[in-house]
Amino acid sequence: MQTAWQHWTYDIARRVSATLGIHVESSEIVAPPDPTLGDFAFGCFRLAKEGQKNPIVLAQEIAKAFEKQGSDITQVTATGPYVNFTLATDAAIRRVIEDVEEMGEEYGSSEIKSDQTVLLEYAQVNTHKEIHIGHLRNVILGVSLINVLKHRGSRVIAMSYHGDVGAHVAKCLWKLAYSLQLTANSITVEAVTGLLEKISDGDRTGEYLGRVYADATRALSEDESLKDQVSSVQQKLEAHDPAWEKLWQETRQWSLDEMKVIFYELDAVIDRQYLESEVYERGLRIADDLLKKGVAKISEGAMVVDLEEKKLGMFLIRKSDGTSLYATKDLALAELKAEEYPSYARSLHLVDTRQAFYFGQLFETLRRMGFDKPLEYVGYELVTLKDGAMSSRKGNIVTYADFRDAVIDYAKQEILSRHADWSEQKVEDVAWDIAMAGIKFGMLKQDSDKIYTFDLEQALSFDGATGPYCQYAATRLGSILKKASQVTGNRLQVTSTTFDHLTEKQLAIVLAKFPRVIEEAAEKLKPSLVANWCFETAQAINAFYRDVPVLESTAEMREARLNFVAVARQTLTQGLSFLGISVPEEM
RNA sequence: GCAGCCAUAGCUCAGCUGGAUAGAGCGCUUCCCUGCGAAGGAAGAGGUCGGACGUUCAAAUCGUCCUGGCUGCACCA
Repeated sequence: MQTAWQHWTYDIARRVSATLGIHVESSEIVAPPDPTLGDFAFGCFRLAKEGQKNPIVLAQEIAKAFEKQGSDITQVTATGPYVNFTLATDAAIRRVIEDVEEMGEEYGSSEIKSDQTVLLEYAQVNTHKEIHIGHLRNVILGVSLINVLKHRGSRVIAMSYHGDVGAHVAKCLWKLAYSLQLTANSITVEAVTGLLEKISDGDRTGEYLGRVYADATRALSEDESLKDQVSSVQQKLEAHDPAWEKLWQETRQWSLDEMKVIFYELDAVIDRQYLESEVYERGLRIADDLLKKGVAKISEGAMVVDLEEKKLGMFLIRKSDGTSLYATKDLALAELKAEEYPSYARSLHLVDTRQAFYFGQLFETLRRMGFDKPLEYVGYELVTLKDGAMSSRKGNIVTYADFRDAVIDYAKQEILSRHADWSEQKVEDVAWDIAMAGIKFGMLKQDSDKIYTFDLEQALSFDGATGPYCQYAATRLGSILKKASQVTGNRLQVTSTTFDHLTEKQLAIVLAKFPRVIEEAAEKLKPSLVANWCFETAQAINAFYRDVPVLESTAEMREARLNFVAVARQTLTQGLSFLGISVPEEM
């Protein structure tokens, strides 16, 4: 069906076209800079140029000839080269209420259910490492992209990919074992059992393994000769040595368990979890095959693909010690995905921009392999700290768990300061919702091609353009509805009364923009557009709350406005849900 | 050196398929709770849209060049 926004812009475009007999597109109908000018505007520049006329005169002619009869337009004025159109308040609000009530959860979804399968790879968190706020941005972005794309009618397969093998794992396990004088060759299954028993339950986490990895990196940078030891550990691992395999599997499980919990916390749905260990052998075969076919060659003992002619440099696909690396596995992963989801229409890779060049190399190499399925790289900028980038070497990594706990603690304090009578459980639950809103909105409101500089103090603010601000606006509307139903208990209906308040019309117009915003967010893969719409809507709701009495108005007006309040609350709640934010009953 | 991204108010950012006086939030200065919840609202100060040139009736927006910052560019992922 045609939404209110579409109706208005198409209708105005058609009626403007009728005045002069010249075609005007609905996309040429825009919003004026100031609502006092009108609700829609048409600039006459193009027509003026084509007809060799003065745009100011043209605007006056259009305004005079415009037929309002039968439209929602109540006023047409020419202001300079623009024709401004004002919507009738009552008609505008009714149309929006009808849309939302009729479409419900489908409001803003695509009319055409495309049914295309979209693969989205995100949450590439490695095992044997801590999960930090850099990963957090990736997961939060991924979740909102999944929500938005699904709403627009795609069948989204959410996939995660985890580096559970490779150099970083070898370094970590090497450090773990060598601290007990266990070497690549001397280690036994029994020794591994003994080693694992020495590690306390509290240390059986990715975070602990991350610290071990950092220690290993430090040791290696101080003593180059240790590199050979790590290399032999990696070779043992790739050869499935029983002792190393046991140590690997056991420690890997700690990481996987931890991830499962965190993904659950963040509402990160994962339909298919890929592990590098599933694909690296296939990757090695692909590398050999590429060498045989002459696509790859040997350079300095390693296997490379020469992409110089595409200005993509040399692409390393197998290390000189024969072991695999990131690229080896990614080649195989692309093939595996295509096997498992043969009819996919798009394959998105949500990875930070530092890897943009690498993905260019990867995709080009896949093409040379004869891989002809579509591939898309979706970049986003990194998360950094005020005093520079996070790195295990500097030891300044802000983990997700620490950050989350800090925000939850702060949310609890805020709740207790205004609801001393709440049960402990209620405080816990609401603090969770508010903290997640703060974290997610904070990361989503700014465009993903902007570096996110993490600032705890700023992240702990719940004032202004924040998730809790948006929740609060929805909660206040909920509070009105709750009070109303205690009195009447009736189902809300549109009555014959007339909406007449300018502030409520402005809220209606913001709500009418929702479908367009979701569409654009899906097209451009920009969840920030949804976040900014939510904030704009919350602001309009707060203005409505300030200016328009609901419970205190006349009986018929009250019923009608309650209806509108329900619609506004539902739409904002839905927008927030795309960001992974839920709205508590009270806060 | 080559490539990518970024540059808008003190700070963090919207706006960018060209159009009407450049918008928010934070911070700052004043106000507003016996009022549908003050996690709110009102008012104010604060800007050569990094610089130059170009395209155009019209440039924060497009193009070229420059400057500054960040990030990549073979055995990390």
